[in-house]
Amino acid sequence: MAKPAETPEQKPSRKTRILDAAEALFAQYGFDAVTLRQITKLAGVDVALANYHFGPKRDLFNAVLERRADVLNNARHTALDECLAAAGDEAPTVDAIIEAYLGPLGKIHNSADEGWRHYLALIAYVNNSHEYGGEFMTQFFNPLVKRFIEALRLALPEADEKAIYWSYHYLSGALTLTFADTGRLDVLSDGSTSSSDTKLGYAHMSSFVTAGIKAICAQETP
Amino acid sequence: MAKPAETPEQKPSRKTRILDAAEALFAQYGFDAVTLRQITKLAGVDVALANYHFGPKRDLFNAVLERRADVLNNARHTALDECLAAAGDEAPTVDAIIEAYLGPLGKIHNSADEGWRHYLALIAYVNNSHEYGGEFMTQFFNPLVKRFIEALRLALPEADEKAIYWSYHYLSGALTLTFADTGRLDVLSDGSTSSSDTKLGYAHMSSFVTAGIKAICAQETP
DNA sequence: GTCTATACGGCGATAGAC
DNA sequence: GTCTATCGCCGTATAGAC
Repeated sequence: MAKPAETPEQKPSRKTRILDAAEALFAQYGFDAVTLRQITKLAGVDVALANYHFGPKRDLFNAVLERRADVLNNARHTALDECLAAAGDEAPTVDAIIEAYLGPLGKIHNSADEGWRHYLALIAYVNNSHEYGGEFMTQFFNPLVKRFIEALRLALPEADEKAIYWSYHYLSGALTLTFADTGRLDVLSDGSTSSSDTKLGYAHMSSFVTAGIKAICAQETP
Repeated sequence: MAKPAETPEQKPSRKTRILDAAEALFAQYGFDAVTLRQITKLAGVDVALANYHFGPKRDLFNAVLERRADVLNNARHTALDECLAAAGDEAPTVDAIIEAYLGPLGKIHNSADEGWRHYLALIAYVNNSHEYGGEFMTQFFNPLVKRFIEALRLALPEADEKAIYWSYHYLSGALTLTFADTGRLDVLSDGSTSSSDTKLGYAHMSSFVTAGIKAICAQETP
């Protein structure tokens, strides 16, 4: 029997549905709390099919992480390219660099695409975990982040080396908690401020970290 | 038979050892990845003893979280009290408020106490999780955080309400990633910057978030 | 009350038959 | 590709030792 052709208006392939289900569940509950039975049930396939396509559970998790990594990286490399090109022979400004760093993420986060939002929440999970926080983030995002740091060095030639790395750390933390989407802000503010207002969240974040970076990269080493 | 008196130079009680072991393991691997057998093995006690003292696994987790919550909260309330008292009739400065907020944490984090460092890593885990991020953080830290937000309102009477809440969000994210201690910074900087240099990390963090807060609370709503 | 040894029911990932 | 079986480990209950 012929495999059914996958046309745009049809359901995604089973393999894709497994990835989608895994992405959603891992993002919400983490790696260990989620079972293959939950994933395959949500995907509407047999339990064993996950193992058939992806091997052990850990490899499925990696496959989920890898699926969107290139798309994300390319978008952000392009933004940084344009930022540097716009600066021409001059050094780029901190403002422009931060805009290039956060812009593509804000656009994705703000989009209606549920899969991408799950993916960002998963990145938040990974970034804060001991198992993956060092390893995976390095493996997938180091080239991009190193370019970003290099751009900051151009913008702030007098800055202390460590101040730049710590700046990146604080930015990464603020960003990650935004991805995580815990709803904490809504509760804390009694509903007056919504963590799902990503537009405002990214606008403020840009200003916040830009000011923060300028502050600690301009001052004397403490 | 008399319960053995717990003198300083003796081993802690078994109950305490279970809490210590659970704290260390939960902080490193999260709730679901850790088994009661690992915990009790590390504590050097029988499996069933965890259940005897604390009931179900989830309750043990809560007991770990609760154990140090009061101490932490009291230290931070006191710091904020002193900050407000020092300001007298004037409004406190943003710098002083941030110092009061981060100071006690920096001191604890920088101390040699392993248990406290595990606890802070656990807070990082909780703060980023969907299950606990909203609920537990609210339950334990809302009064303190609300006082802190109130102090910021005094310091920045013109500030937009939402800008203050988002400021807290970015601060919380930066702080949380610092607690998490993933070693990412060390790898990224090829060893030139160490995430375990908490002294530098907190000093920079204070300047960073102070500048960030002033920036987004002074400007027009974006 | 504190603690240990053991047992139970259940569900996990995965391999092998089909 | 699919289904079923297996085996191990999980959290927890219990019975009794100290």
